Amino acid sequence: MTIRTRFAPSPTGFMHVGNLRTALYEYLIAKHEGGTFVLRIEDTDQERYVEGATDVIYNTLKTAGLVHDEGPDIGGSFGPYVQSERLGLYKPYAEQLVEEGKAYRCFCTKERLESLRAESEDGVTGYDRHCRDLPEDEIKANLDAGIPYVIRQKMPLDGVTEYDDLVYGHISFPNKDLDDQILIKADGFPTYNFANVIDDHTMNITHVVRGSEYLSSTPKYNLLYEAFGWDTPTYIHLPLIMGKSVDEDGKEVISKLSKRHGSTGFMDLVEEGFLPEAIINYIALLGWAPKDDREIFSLEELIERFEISGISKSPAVFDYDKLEWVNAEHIKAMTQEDFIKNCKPYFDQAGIGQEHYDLLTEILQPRVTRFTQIPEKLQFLTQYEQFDLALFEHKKSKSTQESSKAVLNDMLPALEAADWNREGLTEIMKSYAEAKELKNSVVMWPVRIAAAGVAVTPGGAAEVMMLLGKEETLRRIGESIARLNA
RNA sequence: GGCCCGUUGGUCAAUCGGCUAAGACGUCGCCCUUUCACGGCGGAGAGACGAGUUCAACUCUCGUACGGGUCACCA
Repeated sequence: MTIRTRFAPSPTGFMHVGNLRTALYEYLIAKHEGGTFVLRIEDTDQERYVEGATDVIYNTLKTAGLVHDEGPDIGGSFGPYVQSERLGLYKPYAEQLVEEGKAYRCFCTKERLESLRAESEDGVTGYDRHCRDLPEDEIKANLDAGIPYVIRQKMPLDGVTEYDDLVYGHISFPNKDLDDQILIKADGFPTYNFANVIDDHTMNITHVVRGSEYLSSTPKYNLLYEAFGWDTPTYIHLPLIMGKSVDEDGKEVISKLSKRHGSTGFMDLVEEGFLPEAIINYIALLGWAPKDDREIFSLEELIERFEISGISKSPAVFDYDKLEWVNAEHIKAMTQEDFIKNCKPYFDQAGIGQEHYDLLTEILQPRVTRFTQIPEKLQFLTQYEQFDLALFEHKKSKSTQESSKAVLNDMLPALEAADWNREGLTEIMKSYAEAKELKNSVVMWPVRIAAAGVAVTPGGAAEVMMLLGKEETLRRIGESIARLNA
């Protein structure tokens, strides 16, 4: 039997990394076994509908590279894949259970349910099963009177319901704690749980993969499968992803990942310069570990390596520092072609020509952790302010304003006469240092500072000068000499 | 509150009864060096607590504590 998993998001207009990771694992579990990954949109909540929200789902999956085999946009043999388009499907199943005495119509008003709850000591005690055994004639009278009703399932009053989860192991629940769950709401729509079971079954889903918040409602699902006489799917519950934040007292707290933990939306992270494949790589590691200690993977490699036995039970904290490192590793592993492709918009913006691409790749690739940092790193090319002359002082390089003045005075004519290439420029500085018996850095530091005007640059003096070009470099050095002399 | 689940360094994690408890991120130090990075080397840093089972327990069992989840005509 081939594995079929499904990602069943509700269109809320936002896809945070927790949802994405669920989708990822569903995808990986299916693909590792050559199975099928299905996308189903769960939009039975008319009140929460958000315009354009399904596009967010499509875009996220597409950007992340999680390609579904069946779904609303591409079809498949188990469609439709949008719950609002399958509405007619659910009620007959519920009616069937009513016929068989496994479910019943409940005419209780919301008000009654609320007062029930208010009267209970803990405020959370559920339904009292008031309508569970209504006499036939009363039911008929209520129906004739047009009193709205919901359909509830008759849960067993005693015994236990148990199941085996591939991650959490054997789990058992006392049935008496289970409410007579609502299958069909008063508006005729199915509840999420009910639609979920019907859809998973009719779509032949073999492995139900979802967050651990469903661990305790799974018995209810199983009781439904049982009522219909269907086989239950294999369950794989996933640990939650948590976030770190600071509370009003300045204390660090860890709680379920949400917006207050910064950018947790996949698209937000992409906008901040994180590569989709790096995000995928990182979140794959939140709750799963490979057998060896390798950490950098492409999606294809994840498919190959992913194993359910590697999924952990305890929640994981989302760590931006590690994401950043993973991102940097992906950048470093890029071919020059890919690297340049990602840099191109920023290079164009700074007016940098192709002749510099090789050099820029060399100096930028090892030090960029997100592409969005490039403008800042290249800012010195287009901006040259009246920087603080104290920049010429650098203890480790043994550079002072005095030494800088002397070096620049000598370097200016030498550079004027130079062929403008990297090796040549480096050679000029080095041989000058040697002749004067100075450390290389005593010469290169002031040249770099004078040329760039900032303390930190990608690349050293020669590289900075190459990027700047002869004319601009000499102009800047001249200006610096004038300022040092003043 | 009831029920369910979890708990190895700051974070992610390995360990399936033999532990002198891996590795990674972060952090600190040193080296390399043309600044900053990259890279190399090294340091600090962990089994929530208490009982029990066992020759042996991070690993199994039970309690306690703490954390999380769940108890909707939400999904």
